[in-house]
Amino acid sequence: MNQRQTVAERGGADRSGKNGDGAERHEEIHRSISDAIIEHRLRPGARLREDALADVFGISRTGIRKILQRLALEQLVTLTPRRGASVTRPTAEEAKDVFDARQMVECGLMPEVARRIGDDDLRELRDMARRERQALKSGEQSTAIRLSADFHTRLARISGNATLADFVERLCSRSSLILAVYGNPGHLGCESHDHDDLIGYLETGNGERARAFMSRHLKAIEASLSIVEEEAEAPDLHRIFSD
Amino acid sequence: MNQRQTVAERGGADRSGKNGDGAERHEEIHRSISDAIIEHRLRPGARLREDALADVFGISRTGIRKILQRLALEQLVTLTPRRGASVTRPTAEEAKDVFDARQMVECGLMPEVARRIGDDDLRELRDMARRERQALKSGEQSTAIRLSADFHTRLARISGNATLADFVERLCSRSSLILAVYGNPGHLGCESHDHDDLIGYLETGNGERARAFMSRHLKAIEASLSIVEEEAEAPDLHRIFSD
DNA sequence: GGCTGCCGATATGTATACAATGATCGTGCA
DNA sequence: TGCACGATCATTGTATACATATCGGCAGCC
Repeated sequence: MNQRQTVAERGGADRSGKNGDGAERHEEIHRSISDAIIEHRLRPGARLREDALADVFGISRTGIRKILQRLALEQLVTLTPRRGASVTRPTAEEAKDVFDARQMVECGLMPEVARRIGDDDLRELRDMARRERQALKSGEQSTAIRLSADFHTRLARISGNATLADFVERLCSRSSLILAVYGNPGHLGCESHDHDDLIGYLETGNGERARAFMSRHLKAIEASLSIVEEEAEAPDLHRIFSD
Repeated sequence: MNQRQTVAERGGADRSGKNGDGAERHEEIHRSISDAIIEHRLRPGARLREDALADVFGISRTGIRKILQRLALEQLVTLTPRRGASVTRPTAEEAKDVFDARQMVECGLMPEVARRIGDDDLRELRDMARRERQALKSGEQSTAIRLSADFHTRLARISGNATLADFVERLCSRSSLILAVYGNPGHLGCESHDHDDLIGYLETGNGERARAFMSRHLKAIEASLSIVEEEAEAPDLHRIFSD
């Protein structure tokens, strides 16, 4: 009894077959929006109207609201009462918190990752690093950014601790937002060869080296940002015109 | 308990008067349910029917669903498609992950906490520890459990890193669930004087001592559990009757 | 007598309708 | 001409109605 004839795939996008199971469809939409944010196709501050999204994805506002709420808990979108949803614009303080958290968790995970990493993992990580380099070379910044976040997340998952891996995943998503706001154009977060070097340390089982390298790696990303609190919200006119 | 039947009978007239802002009301309900779970008044596995909750809190199912979803993302309740919501029953693996995560984050936070702690914080922490001891002595287990989780959360928040503090808060909530499933009755997680000792180390600014003590403290809690995977969900009949 | 399959009851999933609120634009007055 | 006030509009918040899947019981059949 697998007939599911009542799912109307309106909106012209029949993606990945006809498996339009509600939950999976929602998952898919969540991922679509999430990816768009992480890849900077939706910039911080962009408004996300429920009607428009409902129209685009061919479901009703009810489902969209559910997804927006989830994105809000993941801190990718900000829900302002009566004003709707918009892509979160991280503050300088949040940026610092996120990178401090990454220092603690990602570095702390490295020894365990080095212990548990297997050949399959190494192969996959190398492939991801390769695709990232390739994307960078061909100027596909969006793809490179997402692959970089995917790389860090995948790494954390090798540790076997799902709770910490989920946390790292969210931190990486938020980092992507931070890059969008405070990053310098043309200078992407991760150096192109860093990830390859990291894989090398992990392959030889040198957890402490990997930890130290990850620490430098993250510090380098953070240092590449120009974090200046832009007071776009309420510009201090007095200060600006005080001369 | 109350005669809360159909508050919105006459439209918005009564709402403008009592300042019953929807968002705050939702927050309140979320907290009510959350507390009930953390305090073990709702045991793992308990079903949470939408209709019943809607009836109890006097709002419609729409609002309840929103809250249940949030609780699900916080991993306090489990949402099974078509089966509804129930209080999460953590697996042994999840329990291990949660305590490993707490080791990494809470211990890692101690030096910074020791650096930033102030007199107000110390006063408040002492008060919390005192109330916890008192609750334990008078047999109010529910209160003691919640106060213990509050203590750890409050501690993390002193670090100034909101992201990590939120994470710790969620880990503590989940720990409370873990205690409900794997804890031994009569032997609560935290020793009654541990928290006071910890405050002592923090007061003298000895971050490393505090970190080491926190590590022992968490290990002690974890050791007090009897983590045996009970396969009540889907007993493996083949394995059981294989002889 | 036990197992299987159907059927009603119950609860959830989804969409839509309506209400309320904040934003925008136009008009009137100083 | 500029500002303030008011009406309209756009958008979200909430509730309810309808569709659909699951669970428990009962009867019929092997």
